[in-house]
Amino acid sequence: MQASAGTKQQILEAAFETLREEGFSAASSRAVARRGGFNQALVFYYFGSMDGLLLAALDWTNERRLAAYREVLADAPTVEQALAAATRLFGEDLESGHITVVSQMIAGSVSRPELAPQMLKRMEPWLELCERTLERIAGESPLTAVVDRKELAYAIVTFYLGANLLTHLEADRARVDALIARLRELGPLVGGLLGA
Amino acid sequence: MQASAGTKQQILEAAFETLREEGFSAASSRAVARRGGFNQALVFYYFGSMDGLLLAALDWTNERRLAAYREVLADAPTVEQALAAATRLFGEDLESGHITVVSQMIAGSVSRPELAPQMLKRMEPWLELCERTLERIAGESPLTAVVDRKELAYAIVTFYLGANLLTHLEADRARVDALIARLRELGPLVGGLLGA
Amino acid sequence: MQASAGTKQQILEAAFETLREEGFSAASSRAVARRGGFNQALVFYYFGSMDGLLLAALDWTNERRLAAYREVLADAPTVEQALAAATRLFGEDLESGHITVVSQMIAGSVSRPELAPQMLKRMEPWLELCERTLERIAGESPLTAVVDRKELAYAIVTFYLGANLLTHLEADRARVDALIARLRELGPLVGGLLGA
Amino acid sequence: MQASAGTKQQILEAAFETLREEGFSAASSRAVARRGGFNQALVFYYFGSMDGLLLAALDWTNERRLAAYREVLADAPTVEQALAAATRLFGEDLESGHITVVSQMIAGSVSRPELAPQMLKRMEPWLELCERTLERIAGESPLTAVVDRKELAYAIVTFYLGANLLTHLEADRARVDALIARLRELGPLVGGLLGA
DNA sequence: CATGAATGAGCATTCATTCAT
DNA sequence: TATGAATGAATGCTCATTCAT
Repeated sequence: MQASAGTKQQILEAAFETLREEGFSAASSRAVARRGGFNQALVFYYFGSMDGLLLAALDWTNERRLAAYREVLADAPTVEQALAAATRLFGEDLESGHITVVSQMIAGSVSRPELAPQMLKRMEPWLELCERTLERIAGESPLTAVVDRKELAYAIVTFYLGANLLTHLEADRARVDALIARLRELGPLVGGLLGA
Repeated sequence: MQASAGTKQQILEAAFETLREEGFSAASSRAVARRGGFNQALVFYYFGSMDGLLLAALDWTNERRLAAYREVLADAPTVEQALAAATRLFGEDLESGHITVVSQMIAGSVSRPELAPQMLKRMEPWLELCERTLERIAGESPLTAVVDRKELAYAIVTFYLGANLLTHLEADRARVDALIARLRELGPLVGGLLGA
Repeated sequence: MQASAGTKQQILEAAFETLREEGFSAASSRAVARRGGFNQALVFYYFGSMDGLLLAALDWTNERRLAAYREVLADAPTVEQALAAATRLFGEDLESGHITVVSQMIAGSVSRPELAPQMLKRMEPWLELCERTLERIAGESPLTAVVDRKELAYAIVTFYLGANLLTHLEADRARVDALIARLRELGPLVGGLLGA
Repeated sequence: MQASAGTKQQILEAAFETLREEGFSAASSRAVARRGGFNQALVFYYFGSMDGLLLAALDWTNERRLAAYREVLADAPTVEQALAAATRLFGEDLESGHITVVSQMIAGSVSRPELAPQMLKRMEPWLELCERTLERIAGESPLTAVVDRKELAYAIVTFYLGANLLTHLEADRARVDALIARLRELGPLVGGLLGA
């Protein structure tokens, strides 16, 4: 069981790296096995199918990141602090390739429609976290007065995914980084819109 | 000559539809030919390679949409009107599948890195249009006082792409549509931020 | 007719160059047309088939070279002089690619058996020239006393083809050139064997 | 393990036979698989590429023949005996198709230049064997007095390849066989040239 | 627990060739 | 005389997956 756990984990990480560096449509069982240095058939032994593996790899990174955001946002009492914390984590997501993997899976689920509901399911906790955080730190504010919190949460996630999609296009990440930096600087302004 | 134009156009449209409905990683020459009902070798006869075809299909939709946005935004004197026009066009983009094709190509360029610079090149006119429009209708405003217009343009395109990525995940488009509707309603607020 | 002759000749020469530089199995109608800068269908218009073109290209070079050897050997009264003249021409054949084309066609006729009798037919005049030259300059000699002149002619052509096959393997042609130089130096020895 | 060896060997032999009977430019993975009665994908499973397979097939026959020549020539004390042994083996090479395969690969390496250095590498042991044999049985002789042994070895291999190229052109092998027979008969004469 | 062998379908691309103009 | 359009079959190679061991 622990040997198995070791191999299984190794496959998971190889799949993550393959998705990040070669993208969904090149993430074949062979490509993953090559990267991880193991037998190609193990993918099917442990995960049943390529879809199974890719979803498991997504879950692996997704759960860890969700936990990180939850922890950090729980401790942020003001909008400014939440924004600072979130942009920091977002920088980590760009760095680690987490969001590349997420967006590759979302984009890939056009080609593999069975994946779409799975992806939707995995997006819900993020929306919920977003919403609860807004509720906590922006209970009554100019913006939430006119926009439903659910919608605002959805808009935030939307933006997050768009940024993700753009990053890998650019040789340097200057523009995306600048956008994040600006977002953090804008703390007071956003704070004004969202703050009590 | 007209036969050529006809067939070439037919291939282009079949490629567009394949990208929209089956996604980048299923947009094979065979899939396109099957959809368009023509001989698979014609893809290479007319476009040289699959990359060539997919980029040509993207150009086809991209140029038409860019022209539409340009025309409409040129006529919008105020932020509210520009926002109304843009959200209407955005709804069309969702409907027609234009943005699905765009985001599939962006996502796919992780797997085919040669595509990335091509995609970047095609994104530039959008950023420029965005920027020039901001300049015109929001020459001096609270928001452009603190945020560079280039950055703001980039943020808008970012949001656009994120929305794109999300739409196809959902069986109904309710949430995305709601987001667009809300954006339009928010005209006065955004107008306040951007208006002179 | 002269316009046709021009184009036809152009195709012939493009075929020759393609055979020489890309070899039999890459000498496709497309490759020839690309090299010559003309429409691919012209190959079939003028020569009916690829086999037809390749044989015509072979004939074009073969006839010119045969004429050159005939002229030179007719003037050589002694074995030494004939050998000197022949090795000079042989050097030209290596240089021009003539023998590459010949051997590519011979080798290729394993894959296309219809070509084999055609090649055989084109080899006969060479054997005959060889034989008649031997007859003239080595009417009575130690070697022709024990070896049939037909056989000797065949051996000479055999050697010629072997040399041909080897040349393109080597980055520099040093060894083959040395072999030819040596052959010329050996004039007196060969003269002793073949001379009256 | 034994299944693998079996299948791999079967593929090797099918490749050899395809090269011999259909030639380089018809030796496709499909042609080989058809001949051997196995799945075409196995070629790539076992040999990675067509080049890999063809070189492996060449090695398979080349090594066996080299061993045979080595053994026989080691036992031949005189030029006459060496010549007799070599012409016998050469007859076998013609019979088995070994030399057809060799010359098809050499000729084919014009179209696939990556093969050329590989072929050259495989030719070296033959030159070396030739040279060492000359050294042993013709240490001091009229011919080696005027011709370098390296060159003589090269000339012999050249002749061997030329003969190879010619054989398949002819429906019957009469002329080539006669040449070999004559060579054997010439033992005394050659012995005179090469003998101590 | 893990592997190597095997398969049939699919991939992008190129082939020789035909044909209407 | 020449061309561009078109085709069906073939090319080398990779795919996800199964299975016996």
